[in-house]
Amino acid sequence: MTRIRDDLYALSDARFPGLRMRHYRLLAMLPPDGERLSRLATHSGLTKQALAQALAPLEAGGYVEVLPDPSDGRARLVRLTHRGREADEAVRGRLDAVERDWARRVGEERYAVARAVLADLAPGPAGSPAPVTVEA
Amino acid sequence: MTRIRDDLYALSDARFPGLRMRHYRLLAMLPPDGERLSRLATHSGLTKQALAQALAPLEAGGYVEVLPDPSDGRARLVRLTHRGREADEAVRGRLDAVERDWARRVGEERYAVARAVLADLAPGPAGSPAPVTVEA
DNA sequence: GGAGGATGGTCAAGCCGCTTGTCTGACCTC
DNA sequence: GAGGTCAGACAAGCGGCTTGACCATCCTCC
Repeated sequence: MTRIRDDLYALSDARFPGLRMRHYRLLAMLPPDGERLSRLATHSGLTKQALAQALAPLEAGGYVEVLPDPSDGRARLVRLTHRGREADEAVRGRLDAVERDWARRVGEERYAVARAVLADLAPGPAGSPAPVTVEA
Repeated sequence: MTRIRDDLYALSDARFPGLRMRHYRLLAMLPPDGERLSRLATHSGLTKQALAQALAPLEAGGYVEVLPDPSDGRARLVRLTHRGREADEAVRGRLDAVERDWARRVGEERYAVARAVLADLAPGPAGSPAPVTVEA
């Protein structure tokens, strides 16, 4: 885990200064058309405040833009910028590389099983009941 | 994960008030004959200070006793008390139950594979190089 | 066409778990 | 002994989150 963080922080040092794990997670959650802060909050399991704090440096760094929601005067819409997409893609690339390394180390089939098991056991997007795929 | 924490915190509420994840982790690390704080620190990857802080409530609650090390006047030896052992065993019981549930949900064999893969990939006790068991 | 409540977001304060920095005292070597 | 190293303590601070109080907008329903 720390392995991953170190990897991603190297990316931050090289190309995306100041970005932390939570920022990358946040970028990865953003749908193409943007999303409301409070929906992001419930999806991520964080409070609106925590999210707003994480969002501030992303906006300041030009990774996301925050616009008023035309359909609701209270709401703010968070959307990836081009730079934000770059960061997200870079992260995904690194994560893929790490996973490929893991798979190589433990064997492709075994790794695939482990990954599937983890997916089965992982709770879905915050609050929803944990999926139960294999019962018998 | 949060599932585990909730489970353990219920244990805290019922029988071991004030104990947090880090305390249970710490109890689980203590060998029968006790261990030095600074060795615990290096093994756990935490600083001595962080460890000393986690230790304070454990000592206050009677889960561990801290004795002077007869072989070194600077060192302090941390050792489980009876109550500490009780807490540790209770935790292990809960963790086993959680794991049995997971295994039931995803299938025993698949779970066994996942567990082994994770063990292969997990870094050893802090700082040591990650073990590589299966190469081909 | 308000009144009252729900919802989206902000501001402020604080907690928890950890770190860095500085220090003291015991130990070890030469 | 003198110098350096090691075990641990004390103090301050930080990162990431929470809770609590608040304002503005929206929705509903009499």
